[in-house]
Formats: sequence, structure tokens, C-alpha cells
Amino acid sequence: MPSVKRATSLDVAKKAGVSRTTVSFVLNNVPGMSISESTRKKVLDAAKKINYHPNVAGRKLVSGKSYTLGLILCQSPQQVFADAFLPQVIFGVEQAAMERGFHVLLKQVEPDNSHGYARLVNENYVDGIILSGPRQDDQEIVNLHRKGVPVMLMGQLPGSDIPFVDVDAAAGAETAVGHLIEHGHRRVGMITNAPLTYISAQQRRNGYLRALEKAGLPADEQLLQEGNYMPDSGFKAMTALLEGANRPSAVFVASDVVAIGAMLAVKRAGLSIPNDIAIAGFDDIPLAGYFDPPLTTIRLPAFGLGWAASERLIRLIKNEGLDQAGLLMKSELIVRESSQSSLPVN
Amino acid sequence: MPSVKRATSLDVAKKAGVSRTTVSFVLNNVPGMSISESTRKKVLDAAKKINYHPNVAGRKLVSGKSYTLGLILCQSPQQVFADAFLPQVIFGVEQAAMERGFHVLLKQVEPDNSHGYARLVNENYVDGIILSGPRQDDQEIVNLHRKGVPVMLMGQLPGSDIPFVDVDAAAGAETAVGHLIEHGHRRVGMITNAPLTYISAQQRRNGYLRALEKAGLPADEQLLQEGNYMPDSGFKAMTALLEGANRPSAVFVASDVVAIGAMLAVKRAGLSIPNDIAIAGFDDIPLAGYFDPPLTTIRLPAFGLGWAASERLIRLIKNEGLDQAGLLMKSELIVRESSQSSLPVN
DNA sequence: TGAATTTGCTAACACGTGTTACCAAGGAGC
DNA sequence: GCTCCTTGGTAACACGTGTTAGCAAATTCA
Repeated sequence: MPSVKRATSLDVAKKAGVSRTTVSFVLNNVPGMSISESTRKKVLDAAKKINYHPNVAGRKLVSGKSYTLGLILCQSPQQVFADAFLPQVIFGVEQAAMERGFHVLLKQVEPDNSHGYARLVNENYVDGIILSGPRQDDQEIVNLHRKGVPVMLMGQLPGSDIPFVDVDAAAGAETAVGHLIEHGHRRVGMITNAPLTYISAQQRRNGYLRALEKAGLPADEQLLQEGNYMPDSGFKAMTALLEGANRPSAVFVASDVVAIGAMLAVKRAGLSIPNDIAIAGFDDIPLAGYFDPPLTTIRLPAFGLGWAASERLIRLIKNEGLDQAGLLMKSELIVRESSQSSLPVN
Repeated sequence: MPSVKRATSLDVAKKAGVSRTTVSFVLNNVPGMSISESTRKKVLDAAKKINYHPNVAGRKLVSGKSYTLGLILCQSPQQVFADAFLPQVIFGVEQAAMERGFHVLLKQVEPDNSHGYARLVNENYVDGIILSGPRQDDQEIVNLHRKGVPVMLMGQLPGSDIPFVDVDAAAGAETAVGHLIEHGHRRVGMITNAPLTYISAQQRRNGYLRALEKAGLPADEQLLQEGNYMPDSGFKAMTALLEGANRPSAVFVASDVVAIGAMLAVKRAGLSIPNDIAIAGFDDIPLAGYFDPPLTTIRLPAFGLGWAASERLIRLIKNEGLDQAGLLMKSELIVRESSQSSLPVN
């Protein structure tokens, strides 16, 4: 432990020849306290000279605030590894937190055993929690919310009044499938991004069904396959669709990462994209425009999602209130070659 | 602020009918302190009953430790967005930290203006820092290290004695290029992962040059192109290589993300991979096995890198010492179709 | 039986900060 | 001259924890 002893506010006070209280008043710009210009300068100079930085532990202790957000990732290792979407979200969270003087504490928990993050709150590590990818049976988050702990979901928990930020995934899926239908496809399959026990998978499937219904097309159970985050699952699901009795002419894959596996399956089967099978994805990961062919997909506001979650959680922490508990963000259809022929390179 | 008042160790003491000191001894299992089995049980019961959790602020104040690591990402937003590698690294850091009772505080800084993270240390937010992607001219990290603050680099800073964890990128690049040469290619080009001002780009180029030299092949300036993280830069660089006077028959692209852009350029030019142009990448991002064709690449121990950085930093913090300041981890050649014909699907 | 040790526990201090209550001096109003 | 208010500043407490020094009672040793 060769680290030098830290300077305290008492050191500053001695150096400046004033009391510690005065140092605190000056350094925190406490309003309503009258300090003469000369002593103010003396304090600031002294603080600078001995390189003083307030110890956050002492500050936390008296204020009860930690000025830190907990970002809890419920993704499994598998999910995380394949998730090209996550860095942007994290970046957004960090950015908004920084702008308001907060820090971000990251914690990963097993999705099927997602407890333990309440400790962060109980021990006062963090002032509030952003929970990414909540599971339906997560009791811990419900308890925290009930106890009055500021909490923000990324994703939704149906039937709960916990504040959330989410993408309107159903609308996005509906747009993507609508786009395929507009191009003349009558038999449109779907591969989910995850098992249907996941809420996000349900949302996207619901959008798919809505688009079919609007177009007066029947929903065929045979055309719905489950993926599970990884490209491999897309490969298998697409293979199953192609081998089915009456194969689709277009497939909506509710995740770009799963879609790249599905695309490989189509090409391995000797079929062409988009002529034999048109494909639309979901997420618009940074590589989507460079798939072969470039992938038509739904662009999610990844950065914005993280930013909004962070900003709104801080409002809760500071008791500033929200206009509405939930925020649904819009997605955007990005049309590339995988869903229609004769387009120039992106 | 509707949150209920937290229980303190004094509450536990009252409830159990003992002193606060005893509570501390029991709950922390202080060795050498003899506590009767009956009072120990009384304390544990009381703590459980009133749902007591020690406040970390108080603990930090007296111990001077925060049991938190700062993970500083120097990547630019661009880089982060394209970086399919990062989640695995973060996951590794978090995992190792958790195993030893540490938390992880995440902070992003502009690479060209990478200051400000010293505050985390000065204000005692964190006990040590992992710096990912250090720039050569980063003075702040040097100062911290000189002051005796535990610091761990992910990546290297040549000519510095700061502890680091890195992949032996030069060796990896040499392996990849050697693999291409073994398959009969005499004219092998390279596209870097980033501008050559970045150390990681230099390392990979050095490996490329070493492989050429070992095989007795001349290094041709014309065959070296710079990429900059994004697929787009790969597209442009490959286009330049193809349009050059004497085009290569194989190209080593020092980043899978850049490589997908390069591959698209080859295909757009009407050429075939690997028959006309063989390609080897670097990183083995999760999607690499699903590129068209699947990409031969160098697999980096992303999780292991994060894990090692975290574990070693904690050893520094706890004064446990390191066997050696720097740790170079090995990479692994993953052969897929992009570098040789007639291979089954991965 | 008296002295020395062990057992089981506690009082009191330290960590570094924010904040309330208070005080002395100086000027303004009558 | 007396009171009242403002200006500029400080002493003292609170936050919740870890830890050292010490104290009775119980046990062991001679």
C-alpha cells in the first residue's frame, strides 16, 4: 500500500487558515452563506495547492446518496457474447449518467437465477437500478419497487406498474412484416429472436401476427420457428422452414444475429436471397449493412434506449417525477437488398 | 424519498441485547475474537429479522477501500458501436471481480481527450483502474501509476513499466499470414484494424511483416492498407487493393468487423472467396463463422483477457504481487472456408 | 489459596464529510 | 445610547462502520 495519504478538507482548512466548515461552504458553493471574496480565494488556492479531492465515502455517509446507478444485465453469457447491441446501450446509459454527475456500476446476473442485485441497493452501493432484460418471474425487482427504491426497466414486465423504457417492438415487427407483404409475399414465415417465454420474443411475434391479420393472411403454425440469440439457431430454424411442406417466400427473423445464420442456411440450400427467399431482420446491428446481401432490418435506437433509461432513473432518484411511467421508443425500417432486388450498395 | 430508513448495526445490537462491537465481530467473523455460540446466534437472528445490511459508505470510510474497480474504456463511440468483442471482455472483468467480492464501475472517455478518470481514484470511488485501449500519449495513467495507484492496462504502452494484460497480437497475425502463405499465396496484402498510430494496429502489422520475412517474401507498401474499425473502411481498403496494379491473391484483415466490409468489396468486384482472393480475419467475433463464406480468423481469449485483467488488478490492490508485470495471452487460428476451398459448414 | 491466564464482551476512538445552531463584529434605524 | 439586522465565520453534531484497548468473570496453574 505505497499510496500517499490523501489530503482532507481539514488539511485545506489549516493551509488556508480557516475552519473546515468554511472550506465545505466554499467548495460546495452553498447558497445563502456569505463568504468574503478574499477567504473564498484563499480556500480555493489551498485546495488546489495540496491537490484536495473530497472523499466520496464521507460524502456518501452523510448524504445517504451514492450518485451511482446500478446497471443490471440479466443476459446469459451466450446472449451477451452474441449481443452486438449491448455496447451502444451501455454507452447511452453512461453518457446520460455522466451528464448529470452520476456513475454507472455494472453487474451481470444469471437470467434464470437473477437475484443478488438487491444487495447493491441495500448496502447503499447505488441509488437506483436499471434492469435490462427482466424475466417475468423476477420477484426481486418487484420487491425493490414496492419498497420505494428507484427502478427502471429496459424492456417491459406486463401487468406491472414499474417504470420502463422499451422499444415498440411489436410495431417494429409489424412494419417489417408489412414491408415483406407489400412486396407481394403471401406466405411469410418468422423466426423468433428467443424462446417465446421471453417477453421480447412475444412482442415481436405479436407484431408479426398483427401484420398478417391486417393483410388478411392466415397465421400458419408451421411458419413460426423459435430462435435463441445465436446464429446457429437461425440456421436450424431456417433449415426447418425450407424443408417444410409449403415453404415461405419471405421470412422475418426477429434478430439480426439469428438472421445471419438463417441467411447462410438459405444459401447452403442453393436458394437465392431475395429472389427465392426474402429476408427481413431486427435490431440493425452495425454489421447488418454488410451481410451478403445487405440485410433489410428494423433499426432500434440502442443508444437512445440506454440514454433514456438512465436519464429517467435519475429523475426518479431526484424526485423530479416522470410525465409517464413507461416510454415506448420508435424503431425505423431500413430497407436493403435482402428484401428486394436491384438496390445499389448501401 | 419514500424509502424506509435503513437498519444499522446499532439496531441489531439493541435487538440482540449486545453491544455494536459484538455485532461487528460476529457479522465479519473476525478471527481471534471469542464469541459464545449463544450470542452469535442471537446476533445473526436479529440481523436477519430486521433485514440488516451493512452500509458500504461507513465501511468504506473506515477501511479506506471501496472494493470497486474502475473499467475505463478509451474507445470512441464509433469503435464501441462496431466492437463485437467488448461485451465478452466486460463480462470477464465482471466475473473475476465478483468472485473476489469486487464491483465494477464503468466509465467511457474520449480517446483523444482521455483525462478525467483520475477523479475516480482521487475521490476514492475505486481502488484501482483497468484501462482498455490506452493511447501512447496518455499522461494520466502514467501519473497514477507513479503515485502508486493500482493500475492495469488492457493493451500495451511500449517503454512503460505499467502492468498489462494483452493478446500476443503480433504472434496471432504472424500465424494468420503464415497460414495464407502455407496455402501457396506469395502475394499477401493486409488491411489494418485501425490507423497505425494505434499500438494494436502496429502490433498486428509487425506480425504480418514477420511472416513475410520468414517466408522470404518482400514487403510491398502497396499491399498495406489502413482500416479504422468500421466495415466501411474495409470495403474501401479492399477496393483499393483490387484496383492496384498487381493485386494480391490473399489478404489478412486485422479485424473481423473490417473484414466483412472487405469481403463485400471482393464479391461486388465479381471475384470469389477464397478462389480469387483468400481472406483471413482477426478477433473471431461471434458472427465470423456465419460470414459468407465463413471467415478464417484468429480467436482471441476475450473473456479471458477481461478476467485476467480484473484478477491481476485485484492482486495489486491486495498487495499480493504478480509473477510478472505483463501477461501476453495466446490466440488460436480458426480455419474456415474463406482461406481454403472445400470445407464443410462450421 | 493466590496468581496467572483465558473467555466473552464493551467503551471509546477514528474515518471525512455535510449541516445546524450559534457567536462576534459592524452597520442601520430610532 | 440602545436595539435590530446583516455579514462572516466557527464549534459541534451526525452519518455507520471497523478496530484497539481494556475490563470483569471464569478458568487454569502453581
